[in-house]
Amino acid sequence: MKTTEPHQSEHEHEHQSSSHNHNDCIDSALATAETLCVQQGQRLTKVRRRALELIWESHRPLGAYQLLAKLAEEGFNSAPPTVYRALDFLLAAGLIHKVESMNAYLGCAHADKAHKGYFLICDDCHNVMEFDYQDIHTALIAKAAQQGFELRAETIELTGLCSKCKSKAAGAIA
Amino acid sequence: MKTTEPHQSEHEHEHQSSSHNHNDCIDSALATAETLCVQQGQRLTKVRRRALELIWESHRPLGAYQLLAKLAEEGFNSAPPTVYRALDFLLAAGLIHKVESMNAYLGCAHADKAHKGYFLICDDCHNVMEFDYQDIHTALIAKAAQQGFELRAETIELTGLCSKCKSKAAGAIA
DNA sequence: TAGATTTTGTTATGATATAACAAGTCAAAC
DNA sequence: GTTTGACTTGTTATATCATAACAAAATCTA
Ligand SMILES: [Zn+2]
Ligand SMILES: [Zn+2]
Ligand SMILES: [Zn+2]
Ligand SMILES: [Zn+2]
Repeated sequence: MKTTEPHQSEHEHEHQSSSHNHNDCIDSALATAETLCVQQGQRLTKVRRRALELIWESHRPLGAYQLLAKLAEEGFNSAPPTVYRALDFLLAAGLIHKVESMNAYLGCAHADKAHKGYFLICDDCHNVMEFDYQDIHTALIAKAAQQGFELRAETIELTGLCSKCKSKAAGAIA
Repeated sequence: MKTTEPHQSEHEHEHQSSSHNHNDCIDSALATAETLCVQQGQRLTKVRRRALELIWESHRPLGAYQLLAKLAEEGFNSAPPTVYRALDFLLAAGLIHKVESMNAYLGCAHADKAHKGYFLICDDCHNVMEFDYQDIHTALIAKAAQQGFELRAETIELTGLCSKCKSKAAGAIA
């Protein structure tokens, strides 16, 4: 299997990795968001911008009500529509993804490139890694087409044990 | 792309197809369920059995509360734990799948064969087709392993337009 | 600035899922 | 055939996730 997908190596890390400055991720994501919104004539309002930041500041996918609580702490309105509107906006703009199997939301590091969100989710530490995999995408389109099915969206969420948690588990046994 | 997967052609149809007697599906699924439960020393109690039947009788994935309402009509207890316990049992036994992106439950026609549930979901008619695809499964395991990730479960839910709805749409335009 | 459009505030409700503990059922062991 | 223990179900309450509907405010356009 080749692994020459476009932005695969760019963000295939765990957010908690000690070897990366997560602030850089956030800054970069926010800058991209600003640019994209301007390009598309969309308004990245205060609450939308802050929601995006808060999602990025979390090292794990963030639930809507977790995000709402954080926004409320900062003086934003604390009713559910506030957060769901912000999430809807960010999802539509491709700035975040929803992880269906967790009912949680995750910043996308490649918002400027059209792509599907594929995820590796650790059952143990709940870290989520987004990966891109053009071969799978192509194969799925072809497979669907075989059934006369025209593919529009893909929910690909893989769960299991990440390498760190696997090591930890092995250590515990030994 | 080869399509020589084990049970792919066995149930890759829409439930509403006029060319198949859905009662046969239900009877077969229930018989398999009985057998599997006996083999595994599990008890397919009245409510569990009836829940499974009701899920199969629906031509689309059934929500937990829809199922609960049907069970209540038949004199079963009408509190949520009743239905969620039945669903948990059927999921654990591999007799049904949950479609995460719909929060709904679907009978599995291949409960006797270990497999992952991959789904094609029509945005228009909401029919769901389960498919199996060994090539994808193998590729995903390998891809995860590259990241040191040990794969345990896969949520693969593809949405789009089924062939029938595509035809309908084309007809409407012409 | 007037009018249109978009965004936000607010209240209420709908939809999905689980916690906790009591009571009932069943089958093996005695 | 009763006891015992495991499993299953009943019951009440609550947690969690998401949207409807309409009013008010902010922003944009002309
Ligand atoms: Zn992404
Ligand atoms: Zn982990
Ligand atoms: Zn299945
Ligand atoms: Zn359809």
